[in-house]
Formats: sequence, structure tokens, C-alpha cells
Amino acid sequence: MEATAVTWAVLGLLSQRARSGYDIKNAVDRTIRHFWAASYGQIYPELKRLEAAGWIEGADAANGGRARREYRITAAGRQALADWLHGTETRIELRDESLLRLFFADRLPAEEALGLLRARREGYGAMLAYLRSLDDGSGTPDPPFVDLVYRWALDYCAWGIEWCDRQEQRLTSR
Amino acid sequence: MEATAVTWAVLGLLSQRARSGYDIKNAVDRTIRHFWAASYGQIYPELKRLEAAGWIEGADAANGGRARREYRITAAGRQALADWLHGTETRIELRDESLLRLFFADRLPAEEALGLLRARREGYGAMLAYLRSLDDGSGTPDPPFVDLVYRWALDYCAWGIEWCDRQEQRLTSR
DNA sequence: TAGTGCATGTAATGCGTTACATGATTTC
DNA sequence: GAAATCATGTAACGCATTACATGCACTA
Repeated sequence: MEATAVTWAVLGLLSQRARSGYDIKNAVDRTIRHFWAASYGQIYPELKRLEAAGWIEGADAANGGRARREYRITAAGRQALADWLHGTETRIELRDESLLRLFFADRLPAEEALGLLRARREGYGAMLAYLRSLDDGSGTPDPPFVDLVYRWALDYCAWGIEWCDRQEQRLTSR
Repeated sequence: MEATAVTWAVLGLLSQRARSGYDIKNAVDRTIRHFWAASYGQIYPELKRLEAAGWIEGADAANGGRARREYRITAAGRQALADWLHGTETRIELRDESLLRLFFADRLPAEEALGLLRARREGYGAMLAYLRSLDDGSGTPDPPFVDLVYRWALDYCAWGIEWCDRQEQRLTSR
């Protein structure tokens, strides 16, 4: 099947355990949203495509009297996921409006331009607070690479804050 | 007018000097593409919208016998740009397929999972090489904040490389 | 004279979000 | 009884890329 951007997020989450579309959306929001968002408008159609391809199987799972369709990954799905995981193409792409503002900040009086740098610092701080709020403190340790990606986000924010501080000092000390 | 994502990139570049659509595309690719891409399919329609709003003015600029339409920013346009620059809302968003792979790397044998970390490191290295290739070595110093954003990208890559090295050590030393 | 660069633009397509519609169940 | 949560889905819209169409001018 034709893999799109959302394919691997959904398939990967189903490789951890069987889930409903609703579960997947929650898992995305709790764990990978800060580097890979996905909405219902992508997830539900993708589940049907994945099922048609034979990479997952859906089954009606009674849940009280509440309708619920739970999907589990198939052997073919695991294979497809493994193939994707072996891909190494790594192009780093960002879309960062705060950087765009900074880029044009020479149009502003010096003090206001520095304000944009401080605002960026605050942005990193807010993301850090958000990331920490994701840690439910359950004490259950995550698998090593799940933990690794969480660390990446924390470390990235910490680095970003330091970077803004350093640059502000450099720019004001002249 | 209704500002979209590409509005500020185009208007900001025109605040530096008058340019054609073609010039704008080149400037985007040379200076801001790594954090804010834009294609012809966005730039040319946007120029018409900006002109209709009175934020820029186009004039046919003879260039040999070659047709060329050059746009310059108006006073209203400068004001609009300044208003946008004063916005401080800073949400950091990424879409990073390499992080998504790492997140699911627990599905792989340990050695292959570490390979993904190394591939990420290579990705940072490639971006660094690309960024350095953008420096034309003309010696003409950039305005402070243009330079600042360029430094950000360089520093981010350097940090990313160190981070991957550190994490690889941490994961192998157990 | 062939290739590269300058120059303008549009159409088709794809990706992704937002908003909406619907309704059952659980918790306070 | 109200509010939150579980649950599934679609339609409309907007943003962005890709591919294409066109043609002149300069340079090797």
C-alpha cells in the first residue's frame, strides 16, 4: 500500500498493543504529539486503509454496551513497520514562526528585537512545562527508546533556553 | 487582509529591498528555507494578494528585454510587518520522522536501534554541511538578527550531534 | 548550439486541521 | 441530573508541494 505520513505513527502504536482509533489519538497526544501530530481526520481513514492492506485487523470489542472497534497489527504489518524502521533517510525539517520573526527583527528598535529573543526563551519554557506535565509520575519505566525521545525533547528545550540566554548576553554586551 | 503563513516571509523579504517573485524564491532558498520553506505556488499568488491589500506595489522593471515585475513594500506594508513582529506567541512545532523512528526503535534488535541513532547524527551532519554551503564567504557581514538565526541553525546541529553521541555512549555503557 | 539561468505563472494533488454530528456510559 | 469521558466518523477548508507550461537571454 501507499504509505503516507500518518501510516507509521498508527502502525507503530499498534505494534505496542491493540488499540481503538480513540486510543490511538490519545496515545499520539500523550507521547508523540510534540514531534508528530495526528488528528481524527487522519487516523480513522488510515485505519481503514491499513486494514484493507492487511497490515492490521479490526474486531468489534464489546466494552460494556459501548461500541468499540479494536485493531491489532498482523505479521505483514510488523514486517512493513520493520522495513520502514530500517530506512535511514533523515532530513530535518522545521517550521518555526519565532525564528522567522527573529530573522526580520533588524526592522525593530534594538530593545524590541531583544524582546523577541526573550519571547522565544519563554516559548521553550512553556514547551518544557508541557513536556513535564506529560510525565504521569507512575514510576513505570518506559522502553529505552521511548524514554530516549522524551529525553530528546527535554534536552532540546533546556538547550534552547540556554542558547537564548547566551545570545541575549552576547548582543547586549556590545 | 487575511494574513497566511507565507505573508510574512514575502513581506519581510520585501522590507529588505525590492525584489521580483523569482528573487524572493531564491532568497527564501538561500536564507530561510531550513526553518520556513516557500514555493512558487505560494509566492506568486501571495504577491498579488499583498498588492491588492496595498502592502506592496509592483512595477514592470525592464531588464534587458526580459520581462520582470519588481515589488516594493509600502508604508502600510511596513506597518503591518511591524505589527506582526510585535506578536510574541511562540509555539514550537516540529515534524521529525527520524524521532518517530527512534520512538519505535524498541521493536528492533539493539544494534539496529543504535544504528537509527547514528543515522540521526548523520542527518544533523548533513544539515550542518548544507548550512555551511550557504555561507558564500563574501565577507559582507549580515545584519545582527539575520546572523543570529544563522547561528541558531549551526548551533542546533552541533548540539544535535553531541546529543546523539552522548546518548549512544549512555545506551552502550550498560 | 546547447545548456544554464532568469522569469512568470497555474493546475492538480496531497496533507492535515477544524469543526461538526452523533450517541452511549461513567462519574460527581 | 449534569458534566466528563468514551467512541466513531465525515465534510469543508486551508496550506503547501509538485509538476507542468512558456519563453527570453546569456555563456561556454
